[in-house]
Amino acid sequence: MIKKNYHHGDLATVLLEAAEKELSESGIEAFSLRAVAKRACVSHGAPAHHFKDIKGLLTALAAIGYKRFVHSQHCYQNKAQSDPQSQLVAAGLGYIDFAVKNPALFRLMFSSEKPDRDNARFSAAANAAFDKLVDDSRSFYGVDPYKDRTAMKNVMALWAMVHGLADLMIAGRLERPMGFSTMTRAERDSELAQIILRTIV
Amino acid sequence: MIKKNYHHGDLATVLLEAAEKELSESGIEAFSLRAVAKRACVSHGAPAHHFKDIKGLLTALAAIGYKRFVHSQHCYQNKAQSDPQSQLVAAGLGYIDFAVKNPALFRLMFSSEKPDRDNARFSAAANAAFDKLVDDSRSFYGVDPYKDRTAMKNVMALWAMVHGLADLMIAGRLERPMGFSTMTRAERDSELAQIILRTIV
DNA sequence: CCCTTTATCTAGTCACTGTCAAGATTGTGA
DNA sequence: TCACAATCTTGACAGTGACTAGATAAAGGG
Repeated sequence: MIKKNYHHGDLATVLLEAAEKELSESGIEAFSLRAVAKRACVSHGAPAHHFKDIKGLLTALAAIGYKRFVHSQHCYQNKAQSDPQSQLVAAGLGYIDFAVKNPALFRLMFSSEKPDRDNARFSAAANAAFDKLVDDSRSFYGVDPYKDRTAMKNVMALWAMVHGLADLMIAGRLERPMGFSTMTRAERDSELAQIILRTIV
Repeated sequence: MIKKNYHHGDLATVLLEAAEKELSESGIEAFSLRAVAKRACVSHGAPAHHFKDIKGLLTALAAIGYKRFVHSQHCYQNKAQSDPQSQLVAAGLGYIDFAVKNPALFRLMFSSEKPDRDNARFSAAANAAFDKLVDDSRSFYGVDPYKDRTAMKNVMALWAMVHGLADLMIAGRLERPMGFSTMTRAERDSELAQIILRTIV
């Protein structure tokens, strides 16, 4: 894209793309707004007009992350069998796959204090992700978790299991006991599915 | 403690205490070595002699965190019934309780890239925590996870479940669906135990 | 006991950071 | 055409981590 001076045209989008690359390469803890501006070929003051500050930019990026995250789960579900149990496991595998492919973005979304969780777009995207989990669970268990506390505990158990696997995977904690790096993705997914199934009753 | 100049006497310990307070109050992302030095009443260059750099200090602190972490699980187990299932659930509740009481330390231990995971003290402490989980699982399942892959998957499932609950709790994600903040600790632990039990077969 | 070495700190510097503000430039609308 | 708003550049400031020079104190050997 040819950069215009002073009226770039679509700097917000370019900054988000640059931010995603910066996040991917340096991680959330070494993320630098000035480095993002450099990647976008603008001055360090330019992002302020579009995102107010570094938290604003990361909040927007995290919201985008949630959309990608839900999309990853849909991709896995599209390839899985259509029975509710297979769909539930597939969503879990999509959850984990997203985390493994985007560890820094996953950290931004779930572990970082940088995003503004009161931000409308962020909370809409995060709630959509949670609602999907609830919908998938309703399909499997046949009970509405928003109305039945035991059903909600089942959702919590499933979410904790899948989130725990994702978090420990990207922290590198499952490598020594499970040896995932020596496996194909299909083999890894099969092992993970067996672990996830330990919580689906 | 009366501070001596130039030969403090026990500055390493004081810096670790100051670091824990700084971490607790500002979180891992806003953690500042200079702020730690101020709390310890020394110049910003003093920590370098004892901990080389900020990562060195945080690595030492994370190792201490793991010891407290294991201690928290033992405390819960000391109060629980002695059958293996109660002990396993109690260890899980101790895991979660530690995270809730020390969210920033928990993040440092599990999610941060700052600690040097090749550091001998760090990996010894982290491995001890993992070994405890494996030992508790062996007591319950009666099979050695280091020798039986299915048993190791049971450990992974249990760990993921408990770690997921802890991580989502400190991220504030379980509040809306579960309403833990309105409960006593005993009520919360009872609900969490029911969720953990969904994965213990 | 004195001197040298080592340990342990202070103080300063540098480059990088986020934020803020002043001002320059460009587009829009009346 | 002009005023205003949008959008950027530039500079400044305070704080940061890391590094270095040098000051201070303790230890050890002769």
